[in-house]
Amino acid sequence: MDQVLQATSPEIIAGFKAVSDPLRLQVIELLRDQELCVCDLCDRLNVRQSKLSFHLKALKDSGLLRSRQERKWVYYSLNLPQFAVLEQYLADFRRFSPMAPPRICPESE
Amino acid sequence: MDQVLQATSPEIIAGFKAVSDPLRLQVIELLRDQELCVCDLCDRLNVRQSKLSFHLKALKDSGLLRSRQERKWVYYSLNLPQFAVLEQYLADFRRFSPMAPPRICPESE
DNA sequence: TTTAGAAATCAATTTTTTTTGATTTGATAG
DNA sequence: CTATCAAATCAAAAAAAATTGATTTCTAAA
Repeated sequence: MDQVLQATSPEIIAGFKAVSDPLRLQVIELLRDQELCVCDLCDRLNVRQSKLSFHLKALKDSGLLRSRQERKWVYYSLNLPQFAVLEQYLADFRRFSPMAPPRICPESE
Repeated sequence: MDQVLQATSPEIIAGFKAVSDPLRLQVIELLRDQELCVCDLCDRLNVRQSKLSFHLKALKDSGLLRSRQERKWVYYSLNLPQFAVLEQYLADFRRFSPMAPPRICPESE
């Protein structure tokens, strides 16, 4: 009886965290037009491979990116449906908002 | 010449970070129906006042919440237009995505 | 096989964020 | 004024996330 409200899915939480980082947003920007392999992303963003790998993992775990291996390379691309999931989650805060009159705190003295 | 892409607005970054935390999401859930003062939120979420204050500040700085003072209390409420801003930002990743054929890494040997 | 390149993983460190308890500020009432 | 209550702020501690450099894994070629 501590958790009052329903918990939000870990994937959604991870998704919002993923897009709250400038480098991860840059990755998403680059992948908007085409899929790219890790070494391409490294070159274009000028970051170390292990650092990028860390952030790609976060993005993939959140469902925002997908990856596929081809020969020696792993290509990452946007998983657009998951973007729609996050949008919908935010949209639901706006819908169904009756916005009742303010709750008035009782005089305590 | 290190920053390749345009920077995303700090408010948008802060907004996504704000909704990547379970407690802050619970605050937003509670405010969906009506505005509430800090002490009400403390009671309902069963968290200390200074902790809540910290998170309310994050939410307010991101533009997702607004506050107004009335007598001794500060009432917080959703700032719905900012939710739309975040939605739109995500939506833009889906629009304008021609998704070109995969970039092929050249044989290096 | 051996070798080499691409990417993931790992341990250690650094940095950032969050929590906590105490204090301060600000409004109101006596 | 002084006291009281709500909320913000602050410094210190704790916890979580990010960076780094090295190592490992995996694929493919010689």
